[in-house]
Amino acid sequence: MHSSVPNSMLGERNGAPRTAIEETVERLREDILSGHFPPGSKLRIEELRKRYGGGVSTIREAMARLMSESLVVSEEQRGFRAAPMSLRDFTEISDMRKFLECRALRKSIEIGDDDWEAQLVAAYHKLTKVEERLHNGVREAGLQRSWAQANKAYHDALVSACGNSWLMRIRALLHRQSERYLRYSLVHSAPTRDVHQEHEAIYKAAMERDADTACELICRHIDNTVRVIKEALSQRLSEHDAAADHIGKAP
Amino acid sequence: MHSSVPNSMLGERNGAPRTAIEETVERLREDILSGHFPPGSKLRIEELRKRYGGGVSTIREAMARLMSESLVVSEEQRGFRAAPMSLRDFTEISDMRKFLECRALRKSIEIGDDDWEAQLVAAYHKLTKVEERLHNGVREAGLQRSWAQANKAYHDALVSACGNSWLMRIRALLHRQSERYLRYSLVHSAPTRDVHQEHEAIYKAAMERDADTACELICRHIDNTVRVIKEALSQRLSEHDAAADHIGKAP
DNA sequence: GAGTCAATAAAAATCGACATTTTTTAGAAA
DNA sequence: TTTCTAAAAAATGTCGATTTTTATTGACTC
Repeated sequence: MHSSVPNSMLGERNGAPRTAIEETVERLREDILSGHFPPGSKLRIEELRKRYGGGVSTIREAMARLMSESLVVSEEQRGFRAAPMSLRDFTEISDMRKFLECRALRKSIEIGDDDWEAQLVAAYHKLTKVEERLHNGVREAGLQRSWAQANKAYHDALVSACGNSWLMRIRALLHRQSERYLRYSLVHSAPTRDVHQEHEAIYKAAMERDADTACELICRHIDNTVRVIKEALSQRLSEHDAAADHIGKAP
Repeated sequence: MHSSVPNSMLGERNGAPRTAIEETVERLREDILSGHFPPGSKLRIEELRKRYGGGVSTIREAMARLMSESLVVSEEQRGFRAAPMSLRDFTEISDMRKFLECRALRKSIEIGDDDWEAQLVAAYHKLTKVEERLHNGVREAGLQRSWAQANKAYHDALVSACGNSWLMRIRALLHRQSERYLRYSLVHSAPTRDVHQEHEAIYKAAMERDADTACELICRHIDNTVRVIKEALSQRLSEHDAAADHIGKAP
């Protein structure tokens, strides 16, 4: 560590990374998600070392871990790159998400108990509060971030009773991928349409245990988001190279 | 490398690992899959270093990569372990597999072209040959391995036209997990029932583009395998501790 | 000018020493 | 005996020097 005070004396900083690797993973992930390292761009060890500090192996292991999230790809003896992006890839991700989200939601509605309902009520309430402020045009620092968080929590709560940890894990993986496209498209999706109405409808269907309606609604919900992102994305694409299938520059 | 001849001069040895990390990954993966390192057991760096050779970072990075396959898990500052196994986990994996396999098969049948059919015919033919020999009780070195390979190739061919690389990737991930349970259960599933008949039925339904039947059959196919494995697994479990939920020893 | 090859520069992969944290052991106090 | 504390041991995490591989440059041939 760089500090002279050992970590263990700082107490358990909630959620904060404890090892250099974890910290590097988080910073690098954010830098890829935010587009600081464009899709397909080379990730040189020395460059990252200067940026994040730490030794070679620390950087290397951080990248190995991000490979499991498919945010980093590697070619043998040829180093690492930020994972490429493409409209096709985004389509595939979204298809999978619709598919898995429906499955998980259906199961949750089927077997969810009072605990599940309680959690859902709470998450929906929080999301509503944030979306109200967004809708009223409140200018507040980090509101966008709060919304993203509340939105994720709400959708997680919806499916949290599905009873299959693999389903949850894979769902989370795809959500993160999707979020990358959202951020790359520069769309701040919340204000662009009345998302809250969609959330409300799904919430009601779930609480009424109407699985068919809930699935139908959530598919439409994802479709709507996808449409907005794709529009922004192909626009951003055409600024550079309309014919290009993949996104970003590969120096 | 240990050899004095650089790898590049050996030509592209097909599929052989080119870096020390890759080699370590493959050997460690095999050792976990085969049960040499039991589920939940500690993976000490020094021990692995003696077993596979190489430096600390090499071993470390290999483990980081196997974390992405969920064959290795880590706790911060507390090293690595072989991923735990449990009946519950196996159930979840199998549910997901049925679900995804159906989806992929349906799509393949829907949009698969002549190429797809040709590949499928070829894979089915190979599998048939191997299963004939198995059925006739031919004693041949590596026949079991050949069957596993042909079986995988056949199932891959079935869904190869599904048009979604994420679906294929996740399917492969779950297949590998499933294989771990198969091997741990010590079941050599091929001879235990007339698997070929099932393969034939699925093959015919797929070629006739009868998606509903094909999906129905493949679900039953997976169910049958799961039943056999679970039986053997709970038997093996009861040898140690009938009440245990998770499998293996955690020293 | 296109292509080949060798020398050089750049980058990636590998290694073991060192620092930090966790676990074990031993001894003292209750 | 049990419980707590402190020192010792073991294991993990971190680092930059060294080795190996790939990419680049430029002279040379056809």
